[in-house]
Amino acid sequence: MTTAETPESPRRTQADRRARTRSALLEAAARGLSEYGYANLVLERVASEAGYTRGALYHLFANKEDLALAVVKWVEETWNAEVRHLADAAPDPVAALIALARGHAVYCRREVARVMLTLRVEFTGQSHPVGRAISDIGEEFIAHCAALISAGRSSGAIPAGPPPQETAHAYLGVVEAVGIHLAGQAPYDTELAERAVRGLLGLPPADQDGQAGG
Amino acid sequence: MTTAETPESPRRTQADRRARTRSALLEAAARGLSEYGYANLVLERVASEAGYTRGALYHLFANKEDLALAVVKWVEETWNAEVRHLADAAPDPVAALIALARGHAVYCRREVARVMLTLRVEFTGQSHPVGRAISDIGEEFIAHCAALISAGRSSGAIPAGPPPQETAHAYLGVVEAVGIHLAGQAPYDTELAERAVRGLLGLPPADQDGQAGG
DNA sequence: CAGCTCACATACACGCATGTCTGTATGTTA
DNA sequence: TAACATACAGACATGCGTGTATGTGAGCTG
Repeated sequence: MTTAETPESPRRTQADRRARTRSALLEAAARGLSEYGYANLVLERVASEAGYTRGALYHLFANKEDLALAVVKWVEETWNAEVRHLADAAPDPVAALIALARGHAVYCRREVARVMLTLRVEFTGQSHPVGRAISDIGEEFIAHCAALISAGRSSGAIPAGPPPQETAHAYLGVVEAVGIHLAGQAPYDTELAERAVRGLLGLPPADQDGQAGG
Repeated sequence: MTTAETPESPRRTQADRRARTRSALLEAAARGLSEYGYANLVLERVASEAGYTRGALYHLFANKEDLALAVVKWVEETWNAEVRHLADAAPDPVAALIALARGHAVYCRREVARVMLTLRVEFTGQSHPVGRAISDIGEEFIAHCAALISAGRSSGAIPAGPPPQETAHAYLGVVEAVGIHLAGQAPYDTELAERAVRGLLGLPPADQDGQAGG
């Protein structure tokens, strides 16, 4: 079944070629989307940066919209793999919300993190399928955060404040903004993300060493 | 010189016609830019929503870029008129930074506030004149905020933290994000903006009544 | 009121990006 | 190895949006 794995050899099985090409195109598209947005994204440049032509792109993806949707899905999956589990592993809602903020700041050190913000800004208010996909992901994230905020308030760990839904909206905006504006400015990105989130939730500033649970 | 002011009459002086048409086009362009962004902005729609055709638009503005630059300038002027003086009137740096955050949240209740965010996201990383204009305004704002942060830290009103420049970057992002994500959700927009900013600066939560200087 | 200028509309030309179609080389199967 | 399927390149056709050039009516000036 399996042939010898010689990574640099062009002679591979077709399924492998297909997957490899798809990944290359997806990554180039993600970079392009985060840099230029959807409307300004030129498919010939995407294919070219991936080492192919538009022929390959249209062979792997139905059209520009399909490509963008695939990128969104890919980014969402990598985000879930790298960030979401941090919240699930946290012992309580406050720790989860702070871990999420810090984890997202770390995630934003890769440029592809800009994709979600770029596309959301571009498609907010439209009824475009890509905008819908982005919006759905955001709504799910907000619902998750709102539940964490409610739980934290019920247990007394988070003081009272604006409704959980509004607070969660602000939380998403703040976490994303800090991540984007300070992308790569370690360690200030995580530090400032935690600070902003603590303030949003009405929590007092952390100690100087500042590591939650440390 | 001055003729009788009959606002509903179409018979006006040419300079007045010109100014009136320019304002209408500018406002339509601002709405269009905040909704669709620059690349997706169709000039025929702009002119149409203002009650004119592209002929009028190209008579008043050199090209699409010139129109966008005029919109940016117009938004900046209204922002300075409505928000900036709040900071100048504040008695100390902390009050200025909080007043700026609350004032911007109020300003964001108008939809045109989205213009700056939309264009910054769209042009970040490009070398487009519109992007440069937006970037310049943002840099000036950040420098202003960084100075306020430094002053507040020197006087002991703001505790130590990440460098003023990075903190100011985060401040801009946070204030803008809260304003956009909670546009019109009064009174939570101003409340959450202040909370986020206090957290960013390392200040403890305000009291429940929370009105700075109230 | 005659001639000029301005505000604006309509019609045309061009470029650019998407999507499709056809051709070719590389894998796969009998 | 012959016949077929797949991965990809290149050329073509179309639509859409900007910018320009021309035309028309309303205001200004002698």
